[in-house]
Amino acid sequence: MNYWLMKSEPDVFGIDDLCKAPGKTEPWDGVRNYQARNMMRDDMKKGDLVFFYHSNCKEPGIAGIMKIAREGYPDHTAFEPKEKYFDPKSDPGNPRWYMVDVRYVRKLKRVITLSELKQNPELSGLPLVRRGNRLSIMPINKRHWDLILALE
DNA sequence: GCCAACGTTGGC
DNA sequence: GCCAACGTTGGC
Repeated sequence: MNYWLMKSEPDVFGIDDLCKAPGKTEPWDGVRNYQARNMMRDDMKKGDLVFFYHSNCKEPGIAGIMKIAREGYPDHTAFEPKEKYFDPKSDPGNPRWYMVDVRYVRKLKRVITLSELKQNPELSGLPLVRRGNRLSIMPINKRHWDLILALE
């Protein structure tokens, strides 16, 4: 079992949107970064738990928990010229981009804010709080996962 | 809205 | 392969 964190802008797609989705499950599409792609394609396993992080909003932080419902498969939105994340260089015969399906587990009782996470010295190794980090998907080790949940 | 950090692109 | 220009991310 692995643990992860995935970022999304709540104005675009937040934890409440996932909860309202049919089957409370949605494809995590539109990721166009190779490191993040590799994790979705190769490393995420069905049942892995994921923090849902709200970014680029008034109060950035961890808002809920979801789990991997389907392992990596080609992100077909890359093939559709009308799609926002269309990539003409992704060939259906050899897809460049991958996505996973995520399923809602629960909201946290409150949002655990980025500033809280930054203030906690035990979390200083967390990629999320490191300066200049821009990865939208990152692994979380079990120790950090438990520490963060204990803040709830 | 600003800007630092970082990834990507493309000329050479 | 180098590197400047440009685009994006995302906190503040």
